[in-house]
Amino acid sequence: MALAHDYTDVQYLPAPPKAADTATGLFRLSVSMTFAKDEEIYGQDEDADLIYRVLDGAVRTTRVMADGRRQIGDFYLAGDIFGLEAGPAHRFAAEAVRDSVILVIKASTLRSSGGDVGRLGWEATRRELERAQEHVIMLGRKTACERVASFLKDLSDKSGDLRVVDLPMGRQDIADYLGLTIETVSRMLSQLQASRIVSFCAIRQFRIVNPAGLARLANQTL
Amino acid sequence: MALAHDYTDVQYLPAPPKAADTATGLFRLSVSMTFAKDEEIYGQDEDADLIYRVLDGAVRTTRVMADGRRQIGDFYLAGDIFGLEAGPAHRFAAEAVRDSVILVIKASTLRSSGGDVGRLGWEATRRELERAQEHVIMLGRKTACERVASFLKDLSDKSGDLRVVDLPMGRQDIADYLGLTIETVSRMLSQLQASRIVSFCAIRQFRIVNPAGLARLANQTL
DNA sequence: TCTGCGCCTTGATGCGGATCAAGGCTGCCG
DNA sequence: CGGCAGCCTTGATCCGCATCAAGGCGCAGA
Repeated sequence: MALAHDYTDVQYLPAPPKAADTATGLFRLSVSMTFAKDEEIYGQDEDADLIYRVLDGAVRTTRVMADGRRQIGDFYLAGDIFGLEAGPAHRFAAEAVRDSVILVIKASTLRSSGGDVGRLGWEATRRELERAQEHVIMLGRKTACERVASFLKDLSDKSGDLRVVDLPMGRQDIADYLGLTIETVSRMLSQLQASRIVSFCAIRQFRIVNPAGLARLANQTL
Repeated sequence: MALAHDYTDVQYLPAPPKAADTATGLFRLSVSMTFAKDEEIYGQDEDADLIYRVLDGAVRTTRVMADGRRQIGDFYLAGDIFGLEAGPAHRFAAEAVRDSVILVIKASTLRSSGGDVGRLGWEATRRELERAQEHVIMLGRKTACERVASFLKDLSDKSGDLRVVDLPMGRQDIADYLGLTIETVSRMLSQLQASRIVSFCAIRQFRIVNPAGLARLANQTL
């Protein structure tokens, strides 16, 4: 990550675009950076001195085993905070899923501040934990079909638009998030479309035709 | 959970036994409770007003799907803190793996206190997150053999004794933690013993014969 | 417009772990 | 000491997903 070459500004920024969460205040004094598709934002084992927020685009956190097996920890879309999934060093790398604009703040600023700001960091960490735990359920006990259905449902729950949902990531990323292969993901998507649960308008955009059916297949426990 | 029937004391307790962590201070004003094997400590969806610490025994957090599939979120041994894996309500239930003594503290006490104490809560949450993320890697991309090897290695890393390690939980609990069946866990344990990696002295106690071999099979990425 | 490449889909086959089934071991209680 | 119940192991078979293989589709650049 080259800190100097592409930062655009250091300033008091206006409130970020999708300010529907509690953490907006944390990012007032921050640097905005742009990353190209597949560019690394930080590496596995790198020092975790910074905390990040997606302004525009999408980010994935990944871990690669010695033999090349890859697991995606999570995806982050506009408004999401990432990078606090660590102790002193990052345990996952972070990469831009597509061209993205990211706000960056020093972690030490956040950690040292008491009261409200510190509590917001804790809240954000707790949300991360909840998502990781849902992910554990998914990978431990759900079938391929249930995983893909859960994934589409989660994505639609996050996106504001109730009609049409965008998939910012490719099939391989979905597979590596769900602990499946690209072929299985593709087959499940075809199957969901064939059974009139969802309908793909484009390769990375779908409508939910039967929300109740999707929820049933997703088999959420909470 | 019956708060009244089995608490033993409300007092300033002496430092807990294995005080090798930073969180000891949090539990000075706490209630000690005992739970029988398989007794519920708190339920899924229950309010998360309390935080817990294992004094003696072992605890599991579980989530059960509508059709009975069960996933164990994590195990907690003497000295471990649990119960902060939640927003307003618990997303997993907690149960005693065997007869256990648990210290309990009001979460609100912890959350409202600023400075050091609040930060310790955050640290504990972050450790939980790290463990959940390792669990995701395991369930998403490791084979049955790698999962069992990782499990035994983790347990031995946690236990002080380098020679002999106790398994506090039964095979079914291990299976539900690793996203496998009891039969597969049993087969992998037999296989590890046959290949002289570990050796079982009793059904729930083993020695690591070949630590390097175990580490290789575990395939840890960090 | 044509061509090539990246990404996706679909089909055929194989394998790892689930499921089904049958005992064995151990500890408890008569 | 014998019988029973819970837990664990082992074997046989099955199935869901991985792997291997072969195109299809769409976009970018000549």
